Amino acid sequence: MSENVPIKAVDRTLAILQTLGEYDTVGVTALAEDLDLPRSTVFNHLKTLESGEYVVNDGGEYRLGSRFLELGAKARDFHDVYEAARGEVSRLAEETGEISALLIEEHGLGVFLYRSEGEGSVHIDSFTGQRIYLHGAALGKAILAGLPESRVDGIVQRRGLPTLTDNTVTERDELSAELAEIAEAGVAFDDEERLDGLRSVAAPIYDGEEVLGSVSLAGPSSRVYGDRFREEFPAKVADAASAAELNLTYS
Amino acid sequence: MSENVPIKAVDRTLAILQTLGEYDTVGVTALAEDLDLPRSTVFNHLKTLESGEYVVNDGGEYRLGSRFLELGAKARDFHDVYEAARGEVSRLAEETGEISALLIEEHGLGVFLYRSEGEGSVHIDSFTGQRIYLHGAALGKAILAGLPESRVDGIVQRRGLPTLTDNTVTERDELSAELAEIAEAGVAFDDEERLDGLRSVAAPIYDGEEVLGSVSLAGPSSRVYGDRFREEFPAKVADAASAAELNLTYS
DNA sequence: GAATCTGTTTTACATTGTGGGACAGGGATG
DNA sequence: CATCCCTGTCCCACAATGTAAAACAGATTC
Repeated sequence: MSENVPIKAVDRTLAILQTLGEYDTVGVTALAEDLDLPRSTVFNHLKTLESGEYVVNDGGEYRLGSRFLELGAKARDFHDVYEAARGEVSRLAEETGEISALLIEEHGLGVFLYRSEGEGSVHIDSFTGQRIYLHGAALGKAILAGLPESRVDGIVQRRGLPTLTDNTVTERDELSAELAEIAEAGVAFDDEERLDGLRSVAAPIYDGEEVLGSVSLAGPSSRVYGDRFREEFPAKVADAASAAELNLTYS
Repeated sequence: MSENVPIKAVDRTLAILQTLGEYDTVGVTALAEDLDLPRSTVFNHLKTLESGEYVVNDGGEYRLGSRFLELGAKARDFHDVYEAARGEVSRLAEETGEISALLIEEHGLGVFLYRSEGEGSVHIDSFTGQRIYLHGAALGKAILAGLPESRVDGIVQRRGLPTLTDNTVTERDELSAELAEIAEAGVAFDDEERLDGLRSVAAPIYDGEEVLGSVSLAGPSSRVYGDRFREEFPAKVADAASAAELNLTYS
């Protein structure tokens, strides 16, 4: 990579935006301290972002502007699988009373494109746009299982296989073996591998040979066990994935 | 404003992001031509954005990354009115079979925070995050009616009162008169003022003395007329707004 | 197989982002 | 009521850095 990339000023603006997102609203001084940058520098960036209407100045304090909603919607709409699967995800959540979600891969991580919580489902602090490790969730493994070995290697190399819970798969060999099983079965399981107490089942959504994403059904281990975990949920997510695939071809 | 704001490099990155959003995926050359910038400059910006994982490189072509989903969700979550009103908006759409939406004000424009389409509703090409003129819609006028005169002046001065359809209110006096009516009635109307063939009714959502946003109900003039337009819809949006206000205080 | 696209790399110069420091105003403190 | 110490904002000089022309390599086209 040449000398003048990344562009320092742009990198800083991105860092400022990210940090800004961690606050509700925040002043220049606090933001500058958090980022370990001079106040005047942060100020110049904020004023630039404000003039572009990407940031809002609320009486001296700053916050993210809703222009990012627009960019986010466009980023999401690029993925046809969103429109194709959204309805199925909502239906799964409603039918089971648990949590259902849609994940895609990007930059070697999983990104939630959509989530739906059924009535009485546990509340998990995750949200649209959240990024997770692929190896640590049924959703992620379902996607990995559909990628060529070389891409899986690249992702593992880039992101590693960090431990998330006691059950997380952290060995490359073990992961490969599991991905092979998943590819055959068409369903992936997650037994408290990402979050303690949470089990989930996921199925990949294909467009021909290519995995576009995956759908899941997740709930607390106290409610998800036995046949419900091993039979009912797999059948339901597989159905939902098939329905989404059908929607994809007719649109 | 001092000489070194806006920061040119940041401004360019913002322009690149915006233009990027207008394409599905796009190459460096096309993007550079669209923006009238040298290819190498655009390239440097794209590579910087890519290294920050805000942009995705799909085999030479680029597109917006889903990190903006995350920023967008955070920008939206800042507005408590979103959580408070979302359910009501969905309910309105479901009950009437028409379109319902939630709008807030930002930088003198209206921003859709949420939208819901009932079964059989007309499909309008608008989306979460879309920005509209406040004077040209029931939603916007409902908000304007709740702002102090000085702020309305500021907004009109900044954004003007451009003509959107033959019915758009484009005179400052006329707008003032209508805002006064709206403030009294608690409901705003839009009779094909923003889009031909579309009528809508909106009510403001207050937190004490302050307007936080507005909810609307909209449909084609062929279905929205007479008592439905003048009685039923106003009653429904007012109810929804009240319910949202209640949700705000108990959360 | 030549021509012409593409994304990418290189390079050198002038522009411009940077950051220390100063300023005005508001709140808190005494 | 005066002092102090915050805050966001502004100024400015200099070195760093973003810029853009031109060259490059690989596809695609003709």
